[in-house]
Amino acid sequence: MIKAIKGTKDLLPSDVPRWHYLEDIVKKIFTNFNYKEIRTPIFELTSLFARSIGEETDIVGKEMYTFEDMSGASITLKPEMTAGVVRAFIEHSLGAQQQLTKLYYISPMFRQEKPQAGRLRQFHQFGGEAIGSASPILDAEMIQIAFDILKSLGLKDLTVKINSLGTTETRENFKNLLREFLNDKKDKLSEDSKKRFDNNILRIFDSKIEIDQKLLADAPALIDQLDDESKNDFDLVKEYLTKINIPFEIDPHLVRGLDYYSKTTFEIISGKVGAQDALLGGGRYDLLAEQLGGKPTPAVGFAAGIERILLACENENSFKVDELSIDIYLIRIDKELELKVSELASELRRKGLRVEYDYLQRSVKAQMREANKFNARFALFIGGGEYEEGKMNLKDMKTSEQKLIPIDNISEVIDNIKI
RNA sequence: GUGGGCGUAGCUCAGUUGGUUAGAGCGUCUGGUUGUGGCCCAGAAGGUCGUGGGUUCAAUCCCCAUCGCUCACCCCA
Repeated sequence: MIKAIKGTKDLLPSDVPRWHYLEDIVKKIFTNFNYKEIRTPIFELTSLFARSIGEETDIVGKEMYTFEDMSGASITLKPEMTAGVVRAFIEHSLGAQQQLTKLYYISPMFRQEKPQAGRLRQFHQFGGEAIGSASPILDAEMIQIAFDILKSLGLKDLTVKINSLGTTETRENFKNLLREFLNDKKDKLSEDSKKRFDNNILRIFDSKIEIDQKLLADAPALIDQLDDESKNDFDLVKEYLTKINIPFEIDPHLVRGLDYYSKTTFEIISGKVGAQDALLGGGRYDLLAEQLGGKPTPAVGFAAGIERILLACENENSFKVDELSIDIYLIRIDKELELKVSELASELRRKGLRVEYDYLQRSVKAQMREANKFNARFALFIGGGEYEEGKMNLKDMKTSEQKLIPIDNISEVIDNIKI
C-alpha cells in the first residue's frame, strides 16, 4: 500500500471544518487591520532562501526540499513565507503604490525535519507582513493581530514573549562581548553549545541543558546593551502593548533563528502542546528588502503554525464546529421513480438547497436512516398512493410532523424549508 | 542525524505465562410484516495479529532483522 510521505498528513473531510473555522478568523482579523491577502508560488529559486534566511541556519543548511528543474536551476519548496513575500513586493514595486504595504497569507510550507508533535514536513502557516514603516507601534500592532487571532480561537494558556535584538551593529558588538565572556568557559559547555559558540553564539541562551544555563548565569544580556534607538523603540512597543491590554513577558533569551531579524522579536507560546510550544513567532526585519535587491525598506511580520495552533485548540477544547447538515433528503418510495427523484433534487439544488438522496436503490428504512445520519431537516417522500394523487409527503425530522405538498409546486417545498 | 515507546478488524483497544474456528465497543450493511429515522433488538460483512527470517511438534505471543508510526533531543511555526 502506498502511504502518504513521512511528515505529511491528509486533511480528511472530518478535519476540514476546523481549518475553515481558523481560516475564517484569520481572514476576518487581518481584514479588520486592513491587510490584503497575497499568494506566492509554492517554490522559488533556492538562492532566495539562502540569501534571506541565512546560509548558516539549519533551515537552509539541511532542511530544505531542493531539486533541479529541467533547465538545471536550483529550486526549493518554500520553507517559510517572508522571503517570497518580500521578493514579490520588490518585483511588483508594491511599495510604489503606497508608503506602507500590509499583507497576509495562509499557505503550506516544507521543511525536511524529523516529524514530532507539532512538527510536520509539510505544514501550514498563516502570517502577516507590514512593509514600509519603522514605527514600533506597528510592531505592537502586529503582536496584537497575532494575539487576537489566538484569543478568538478560544485559546487561554498563552504567553507573549518579546525581546529586542537591536541593530546589526549592537548585535555584533554583543556577540563579541559574549564570546569574551564565554571564552575561558568554552570547554565546559555542552557539545551542542560548543557548536553554537562558533555558528550562532546567541542561541546558547536557548540551551535546555543545566550546565550551559549555569555558565550563563552572569552573562551579559543583549537587552542591556541596546543602542539608544533600539532601546527607545523597544520601550514604545512595551508601552503600546500595555495600553492595548496585551500581557507580555520580556525574554532576553528569545533569539529568532532566521538571520534577517533585527530589533523587536516576539513569540507566543502555549502551555497546552508538547515540546514544540511556539505557536507563532516574528519580528522586525528592516534590512531584508535591501538585501534582496530592493530599496531599503523597514518591515515587520510574523508566522504562525496552523497545526500547532489547532493542536492547542484541541487540547484546550477551545472551540467546536457545527456538524454538517443538509436541508432535505428525498426518499424514493417506488423504484421506478428514480429519475423523478433526481430531477427534483437537481431542481432544489439549483434553488440553493443542500439536498441528498439515495443512489443505491436502498429500502425506505435505509434511506430514512441515512437522512437522519446526515442531519436532514426535512425528508420528502416521493411515491405511493399520494404520489398517484399528485402529492408528496414533507416530513419535519425534528417534530416528525408531515404535510402533503403538490408535486408540481416545488416552491411550496422551498417555502417550508426556508422558514 | 541520535535516543525512547508502539505496531491485533475502518476507528479505539482487549487477548494468549506459545496450544484447536483471534475478541469487544464504536462504525458499516441487512432485517425487526406490506411505504418512515433517531432509542432498542436480531443478524452479517470485515483481520496474511506491520513485513521477513529463526527457535519449536506448534508462534499473534519468544529471538533477530526490517519497515512504519509516535515522542523527545537538535532546530524551528
